[in-house]
Amino acid sequence: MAMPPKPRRDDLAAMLHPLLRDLVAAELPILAAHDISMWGYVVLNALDRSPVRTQTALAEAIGADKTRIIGTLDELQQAGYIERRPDPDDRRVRLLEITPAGRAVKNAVQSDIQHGEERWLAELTAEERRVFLRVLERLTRAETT
Amino acid sequence: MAMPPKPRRDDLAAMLHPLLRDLVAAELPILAAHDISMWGYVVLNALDRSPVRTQTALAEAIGADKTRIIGTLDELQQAGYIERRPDPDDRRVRLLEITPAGRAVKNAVQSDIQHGEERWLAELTAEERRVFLRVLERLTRAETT
DNA sequence: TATTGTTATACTCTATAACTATA
DNA sequence: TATAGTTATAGAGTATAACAATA
Repeated sequence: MAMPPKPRRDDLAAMLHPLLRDLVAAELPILAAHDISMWGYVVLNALDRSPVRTQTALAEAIGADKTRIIGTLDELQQAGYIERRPDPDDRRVRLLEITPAGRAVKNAVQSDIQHGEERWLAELTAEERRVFLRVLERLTRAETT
Repeated sequence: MAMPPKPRRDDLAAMLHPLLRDLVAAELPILAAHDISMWGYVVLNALDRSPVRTQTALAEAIGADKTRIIGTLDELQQAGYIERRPDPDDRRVRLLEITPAGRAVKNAVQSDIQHGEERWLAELTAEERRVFLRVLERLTRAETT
């Protein structure tokens, strides 16, 4: 007897790609309203977790090239959102730290973004939401491994 | 009395971005082994769901520019993975359809990719896995809305 | 005149390589 | 000589605009 075709699911990347694209599209106007770039936001997030001793280390932490974040760091510094001072012990390196103003703007942007993301999360039950976010945090942290 | 700092979670995009980057990095060698491009794989996935009447419609369905997929369609057609023939009723449009060979290669690639993604999914409990995949499918489908 | 598919051009983003200043 | 940061150059990817064929 003929078997029904087995239900194939899409792979993770195939599902995540369009989802992320829409999430990012929703972020852009929010970032623009706060006058901050996507990379700027990523950097503030990284520095909010912990200060970092070199720009190269920061670039690696966020999966970017060291040459790619220089412009971003210039902007953030000029806006007063980060501190960037030469290490007295090795004047080649720049110690990077988020400022209170930087943390404030980062939190404001984050709140707005998360508010917008309710559009997606609202479709989930309380349990789905809980599991989904927990899994996502776990999988994202596993990256660094 | 001092309140403990409220635990802020990252926004969805901030979590999904590095995750997707690693998933895509894991896909690339698999796609290369099957001699197919990322966009080619995306197109085969879309055409496997249902044939499409115009290239513009296909481009929109996968969130790409209509000019961007032409080279991809050329390659897929030459490889015998899709059919692309003028509509007799309107000879401006090209009817697009996946071939058995195209479906075969798409399924082979998909199997390999999903096998590789077990590296991530294996960290989840059976229930987490079930909920996570279900939610993902739901959120991804909601895109088109 | 409007639309489908195509080609050509310009622009953005990213990576590679060269440079400086410290060590 | 090796490394951190920077700047300059080149390449890939993408979008915009112009074009040919058909309606």
